Amino acid sequence: MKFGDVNAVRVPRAFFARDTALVAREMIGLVLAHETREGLAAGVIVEVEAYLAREDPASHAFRGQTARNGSMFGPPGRAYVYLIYGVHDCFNVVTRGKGVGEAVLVRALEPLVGIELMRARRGVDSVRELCRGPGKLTQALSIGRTLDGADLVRGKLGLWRPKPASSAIEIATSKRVGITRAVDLPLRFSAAGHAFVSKPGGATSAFTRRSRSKERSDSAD
DNA sequence: TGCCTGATTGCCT
DNA sequence: GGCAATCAGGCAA
Repeated sequence: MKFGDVNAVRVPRAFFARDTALVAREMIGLVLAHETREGLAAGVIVEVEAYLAREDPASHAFRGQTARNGSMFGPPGRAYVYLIYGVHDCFNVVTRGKGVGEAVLVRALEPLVGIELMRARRGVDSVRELCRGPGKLTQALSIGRTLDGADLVRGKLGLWRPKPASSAIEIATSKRVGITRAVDLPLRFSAAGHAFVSKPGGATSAFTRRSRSKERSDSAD
């Protein structure tokens, strides 16, 4: 497989069947690609977050398996796509093993191939804004809930490893974004200082929703 | 059965 | 920088 000038090999299932935080970290620099009738759209992963099972209250798997999160408990190397805030789709990669319930959320990409297609889907011009955010990249790559449970090791949607590997990416570890529970766990990984990362640093931005401002007063920087 | 929350985004001021 | 949009799962009554 070639993405522009970049040669790449498909990531095997064994890659995903490991510790979730480790998989998340090593996903930085891989290529996420989706081929549709409209054409190929692909980008380099620059930001992810790991979601664990029982010990992680912020994870959808925390309360056990349900109809919605079923694919999160499926075999590793599958997609888990869900609707957030009734508006946006988020794309996750299932890790560990069948029945465990852990996954990695892809939060941002650097567009690589199919940029005009992404522009048309997103309705914005700026390359930087095409895939900078979990809801944005699913729109840019046309990843919807119909792809929930899709096998990423074979099929039109999947992950590829550039060869040779992208020269030494420095990986920053920080707190996860946009959650209200287990906010201190260092499970967010990003390409350090990368312009396409969705939120800077590690500080969780203050959330502002309805009557939920209880005891929040700790705004970093 | 009905209400509340949430791994977000983009518009408005 | 603040806040509305909008849908489905989870939980209380």
